Amino acid sequence: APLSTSLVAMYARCGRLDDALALFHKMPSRDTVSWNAMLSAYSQNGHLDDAQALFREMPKRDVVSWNILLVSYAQAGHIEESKQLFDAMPKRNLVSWNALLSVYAQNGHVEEAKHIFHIMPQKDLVSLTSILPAYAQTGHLEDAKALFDQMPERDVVLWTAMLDAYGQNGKLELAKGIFDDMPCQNLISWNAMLVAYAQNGYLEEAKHFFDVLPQRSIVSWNTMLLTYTLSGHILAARKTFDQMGERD
RNA sequence: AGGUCUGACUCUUU
Repeated sequence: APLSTSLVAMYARCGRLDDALALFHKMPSRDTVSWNAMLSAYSQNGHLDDAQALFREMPKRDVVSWNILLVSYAQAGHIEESKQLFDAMPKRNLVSWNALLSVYAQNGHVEEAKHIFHIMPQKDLVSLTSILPAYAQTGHLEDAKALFDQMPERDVVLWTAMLDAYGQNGKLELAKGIFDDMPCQNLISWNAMLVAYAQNGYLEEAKHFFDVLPQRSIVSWNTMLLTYTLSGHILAARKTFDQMGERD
């Protein structure tokens, strides 16, 4: 059963909802974890109605089931329902709190996000990474940096969020400082640094940074394309566009 | 014991 459950989850990640469902039905026995995997499959592929139906059908629901549905509502733009679900949950874990926090943060509900962050019983890396944009949007970079410094463990996701917070507020030097201090970098952190250059008017630096990137994604290309376009460098934009691959 | 849920980059969008 664990293997089939993993396969259901894999199909879901690849957008192969039909295969996930077929396998789910073929499973000789289904426990709550496999039901949750199918629930998550619907959720990840934007099928809120099917997720709701499955949620009601499930013989047993655990905190993970509730968490999946909470996120599913938010992804469909139903923020209020998402919160109501959180309030109705029989049991909450750290993921439930983080999920609600990120729902608020990602939808611009800055005050609600900060409130949740302060009342949640425990916090981890995910909580801090989720709340950083709320601090950044309100210009409270010192608070954000203090929380960042207090965190005993930091991963590349948190470092990148901190870099981005500085970049979004025009603090190019501080963003670059974070970038240079990162113990580990990846394509996403490179893109965040690229965006920090580009959106703060450092076109030459952005161009050079882009040119020496070990890898580029569609985000890197879009960033250069938009930067050239908005700065009136139409020929450079056209050239960038022509160099873009057809796929990401 | 293990398999399912939450966090970072551009644009678009609900």
